[in-house]
Amino acid sequence: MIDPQLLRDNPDVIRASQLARGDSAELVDAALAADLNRRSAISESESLRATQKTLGKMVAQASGNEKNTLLAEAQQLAARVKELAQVAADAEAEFTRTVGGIANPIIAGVPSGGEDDFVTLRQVGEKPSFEFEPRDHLELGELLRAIDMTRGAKVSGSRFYFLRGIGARLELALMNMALDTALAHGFEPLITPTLVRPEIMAGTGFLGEHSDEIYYLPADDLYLTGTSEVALAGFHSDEILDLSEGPLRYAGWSTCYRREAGSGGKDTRGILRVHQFNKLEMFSYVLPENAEAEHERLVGLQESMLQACELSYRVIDVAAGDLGSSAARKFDIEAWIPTQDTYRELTSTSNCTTYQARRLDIRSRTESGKTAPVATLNGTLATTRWIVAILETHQQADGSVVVPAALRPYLGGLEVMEPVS
RNA sequence: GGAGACGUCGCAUAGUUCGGCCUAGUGCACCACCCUGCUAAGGUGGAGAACCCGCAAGGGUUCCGAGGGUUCAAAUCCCUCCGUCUCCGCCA
Repeated sequence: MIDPQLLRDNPDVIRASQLARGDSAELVDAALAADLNRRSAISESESLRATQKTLGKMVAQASGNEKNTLLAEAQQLAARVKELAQVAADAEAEFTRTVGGIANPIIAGVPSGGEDDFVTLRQVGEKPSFEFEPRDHLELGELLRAIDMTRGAKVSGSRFYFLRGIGARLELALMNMALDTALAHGFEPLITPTLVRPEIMAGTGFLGEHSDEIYYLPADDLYLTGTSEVALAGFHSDEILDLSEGPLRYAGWSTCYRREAGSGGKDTRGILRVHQFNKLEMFSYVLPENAEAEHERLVGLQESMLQACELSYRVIDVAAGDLGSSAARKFDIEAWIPTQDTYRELTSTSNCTTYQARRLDIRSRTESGKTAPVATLNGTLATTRWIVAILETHQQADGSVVVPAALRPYLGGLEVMEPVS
């Protein structure tokens, strides 16, 4: 949810943000009207309620005829109080609905426009070149006996797979390296639930337009999460945090589930786009004034991981229209995928400012002793998809793949992954 | 899955019998000040969250796990849900 105070004091900022995102600016005026309506309805309802309480006390003390008269009066008043309470509740609901439709105001500097309007901030690492025809990750994965799509489909359907042998080990190595990186930078590891209640799913903003991306278990009224961000954000919901010692930082490991409902026949080959994968996710709770610095920090950690994997990548500043409603700014890191001749997203980090925290009611104490919403940020540190980039980038003519030096300690010192004959 | 008990303002509790004097009491912890020649003890006061009105001072409303209901009036009565604990059953 956006800051209602900002809405009242500076609606133009929100209008401009809505336009940059390609969203409705009229919604801002509707929200302002709903806010006025809500406040007058609340005042009216509450003052009548105060009258009712006073009258109730008089009833309790009176007796005889006097009591009967007062009772009759009180009965009439009760009906009216009920009506006004309903009006106020409706006005509140309408305000929440309207304001809830407004996305987080973007941070100055975020490019306007849609998916293709991103700005490339930097490009790092040489794109690999080969003196042979490079194999794609699936072909390599099969040679190494690391990926088995056929059996994945047999057991679970399309977009499911087995990681086996060195594939399974490589994934665990990657996750462990990421975890050590996070640990070294003050993140507390967390293994999170992957089934969550509807309130938490809605609170983190994943039940909006993209709800058909999410697996749902009707028998239990639970959702399977597409990222541990959901549980990590819900972790401190309804709490007042003490951030005086610095931010709270968590590294959440979980399996992630996505229906990929809208992606049609896109990326059907291999493990680039699958229904189930593993991810190590960073999540920070910080004071709002520190959010942008924390965002840079998260990107920095992501870059150090990509560099440790010796991948060629670019960092992009995602355009306003492609942000999702909670993010005020988002940086994606895309790695070069040789056989696709393009960059593909390996990490994403969002600064949600106070938007998500306001919805989940996560606050901290200000110097004056009041409470105020904190800022939340999240970012990927490793996923199964990284295997695609690692295999393709470090492949050799015979189908073997060189293990990046930083990963070797996590694979018992293994230097090269060899094809299995 | 079955049976039972329970959920009160940081923690611990009183209050629920029989609805109104609960504006939710008390202890501990906490903060400020006072007193005291010892890191003890004592005294006085303060202190929760959200929203609304107001420049402010201040005022009002809501919150006793959550949501409904009954009633002039609900921590208290009724219903649903959530959670915790105990026992039984089942099971990695």
